[in-house]
Amino acid sequence: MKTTPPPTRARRKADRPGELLEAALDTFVAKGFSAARMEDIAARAGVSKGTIYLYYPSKEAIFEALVRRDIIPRVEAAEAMLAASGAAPELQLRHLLEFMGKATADPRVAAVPKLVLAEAGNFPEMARFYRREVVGRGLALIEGILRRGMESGAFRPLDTRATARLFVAPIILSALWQTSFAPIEDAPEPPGPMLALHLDLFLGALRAEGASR
Amino acid sequence: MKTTPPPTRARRKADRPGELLEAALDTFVAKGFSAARMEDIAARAGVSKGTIYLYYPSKEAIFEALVRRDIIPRVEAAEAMLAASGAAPELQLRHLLEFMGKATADPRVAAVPKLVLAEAGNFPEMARFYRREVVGRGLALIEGILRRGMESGAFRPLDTRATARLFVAPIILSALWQTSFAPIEDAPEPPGPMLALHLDLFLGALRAEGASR
Amino acid sequence: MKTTPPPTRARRKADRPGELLEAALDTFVAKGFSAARMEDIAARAGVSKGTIYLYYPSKEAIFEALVRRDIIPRVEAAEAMLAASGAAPELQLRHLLEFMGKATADPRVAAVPKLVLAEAGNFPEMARFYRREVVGRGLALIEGILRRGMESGAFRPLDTRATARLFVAPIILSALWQTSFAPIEDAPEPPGPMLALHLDLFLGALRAEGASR
Amino acid sequence: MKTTPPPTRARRKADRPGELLEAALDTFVAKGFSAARMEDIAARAGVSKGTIYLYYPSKEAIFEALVRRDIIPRVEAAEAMLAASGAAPELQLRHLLEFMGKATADPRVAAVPKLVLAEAGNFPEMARFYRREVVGRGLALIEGILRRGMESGAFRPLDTRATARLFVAPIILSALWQTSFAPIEDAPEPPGPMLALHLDLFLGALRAEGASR
DNA sequence: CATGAATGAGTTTTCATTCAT
DNA sequence: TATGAATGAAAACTCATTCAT
Repeated sequence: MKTTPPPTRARRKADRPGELLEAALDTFVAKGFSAARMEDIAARAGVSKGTIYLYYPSKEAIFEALVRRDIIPRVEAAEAMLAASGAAPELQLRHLLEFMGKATADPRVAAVPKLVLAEAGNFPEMARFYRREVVGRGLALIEGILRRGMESGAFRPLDTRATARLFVAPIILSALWQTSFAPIEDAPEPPGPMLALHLDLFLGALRAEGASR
Repeated sequence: MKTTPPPTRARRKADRPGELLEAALDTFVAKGFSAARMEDIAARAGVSKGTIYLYYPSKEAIFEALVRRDIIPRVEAAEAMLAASGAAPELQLRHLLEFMGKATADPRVAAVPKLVLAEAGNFPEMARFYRREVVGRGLALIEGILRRGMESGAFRPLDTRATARLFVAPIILSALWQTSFAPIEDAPEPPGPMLALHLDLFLGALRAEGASR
Repeated sequence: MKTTPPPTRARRKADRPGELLEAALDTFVAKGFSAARMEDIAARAGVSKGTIYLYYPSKEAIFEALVRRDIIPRVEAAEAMLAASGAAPELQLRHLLEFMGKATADPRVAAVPKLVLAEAGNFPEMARFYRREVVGRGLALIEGILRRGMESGAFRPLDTRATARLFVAPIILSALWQTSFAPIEDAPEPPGPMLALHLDLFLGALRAEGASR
Repeated sequence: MKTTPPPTRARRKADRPGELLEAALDTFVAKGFSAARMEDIAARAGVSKGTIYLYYPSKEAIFEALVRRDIIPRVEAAEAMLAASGAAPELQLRHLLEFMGKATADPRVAAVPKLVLAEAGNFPEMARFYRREVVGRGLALIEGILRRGMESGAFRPLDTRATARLFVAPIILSALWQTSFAPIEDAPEPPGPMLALHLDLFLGALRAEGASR
């Protein structure tokens, strides 16, 4: 049954960064960024405070590494998925929403935007990084789909920037809700139905008048 | 020109709580909740640190008082406005969005949801209070309009809870964006166009098939 | 008997900076600059750590204040003394050495150059400040006397810069010795005789050949 | 060109202690004792942190070994040089100053007194060791020369202890200056001219009245 | 009522030293 | 021998809160 090799020194070293990131994410989720103490993170990872600094030079660096490991690859996956797909724009939006919905269903992913929004004021560098690498690329992706849809006549001609933001709004809000209110809620609502409804209404509203379904 | 009476001691005293709230809000907007120092708030209010504690027992209490003074009355105003109005549900939604859009255009109002979000983990009591008194009542209001619209046949029959959330999502997101990303943005986008577009798309999607405008 | 008024709040506040400087100097003398903990200084002054920061923003600032309070006025006093004096250059050197000898007899003054020399590498700003405000002005003073003596024919013509440094070397060394070795010495030597001898030898060597005593 | 044999494991091993001392000295010169990190020393020596502890039990031990290797032999060399020399005392002082001047021209030697000074408070054992083995022996050497000169009638009869200290003062000061102020100086002054002048003035002052040059 | 000096717990970060490999 | 990952004791500095005046 014991499939994991004994944690030799070398093995642990290789795993440390990942373990620390896990611990940090859990701690950030539980307490928020500022309130998460390096000591908490260390304790959760089962190491001492000093050890963290062997791998990451600061708390902000941990957060950035977290975004790089957990969020950006998802953005890239979405980019790749859509680049490879010859699907119709409408279908692409469906896929994208499904993809984002699944991703944000993981509380550890959903927590990230909250952390950024909450701490943007205190850590502008962090905000800038996220704005550029995640928000920027995500919005560009959606605007691309919208533009193609409009050019092909499938979608009504609209302001792509505003429309792209409208597309993501419920997804983001659902993520924020999940990490902020759900924990204090008596009967937290699953985000699925809302997102499904969003897709229906949004696509319906987007479709060009004469276009067939 | 000088219409405000000279701030005599007596006058000032009467307004102290309000002045402190003003100062606190400005400070929270500028720095966020945790990073706002009591001394900053005191300085902005033109009093000493100790004075704050004569009126509010803690930083959290200030925040709660702020929500009570600045946000809840707006919710109540919206409730009253809609209760008194015999307008059609669609028009009511228009009014409501216009009302919320205007409110959140003020950075001092828009900052509040961000503050709640940011500190929900650290101050669950604060989050619970906001969830109940602002979010809960706000959503109830919208669900009421939706329900009436559906009952009258003006709107398609839909899950009112989910639909209400979809209605507010872009408004909330716009408020958060404004306080988190706009300050670091080169050319921050005004929220107006997005909200106008939202209304169009959303109402279009909501309208029952055969219903006339 | 009780001549000092009761230490009212106001009185203490006025005295705090000075008290802190006293405590800091004692601590620096005992442990050196880097090894002196803010907490040590606070404890010696009978206040808490935080209180120090109400008066000085950093450890370096304390040191600078110390130099400004205890050293620079002495430099200025020496400058004034010599500017006012119409004495012959030789006598002026005598006075100056006597003045510096007396000053460095106080271990709390003698400690300062040691602190600067010792920590110059770690705190270059501190070194620069001392170099400019104390060493620079001091050397300029001596060079001035030497120059006048040479111009009047009382002193042999020599490189004033080098000569000025030779004049201070034993004084400085005596100060350093006092704070570094004297504490570990069995029978520390008083600096007086060496300085007296220095004056004799130095002035003798300086005097122009034909000049009368 | 490559005259040093390739650093085979065996060869390197034999030299480890010496290599470590080199690295430590360079690091102490660059950063001072406290600020020198064991890791810096290790890196400069091309070994790992742990290795240092195989040869020296602590940072202080390294410093002591350094003094033993680099300073004490110089003291001994001076002792031997003068013991073997039948030169006149005046010439011996010339030789000694030249010797010390050359030694302290090397920043790696000049740094040592500063290090001792800086850390005398924190490491009294170190100070005691240096006081005894370097300062004590050095002063004894000079006093010996002076005594012989006075006995032979070449020098005026003076307090040998004080005179010996006066002899070294400019040399020590020049060493300290070099490591403390020269790095922050715009145009650092070379110590040569001052030391040459010192010799002239000092010997001139020392010479007995009637003694021929 | 108002002040603001004082407090001291709390947080990040550094680094000499240890020890399993 | 040699390594370098891990430790944990410091230490500077911050700030909500208290309380003597």
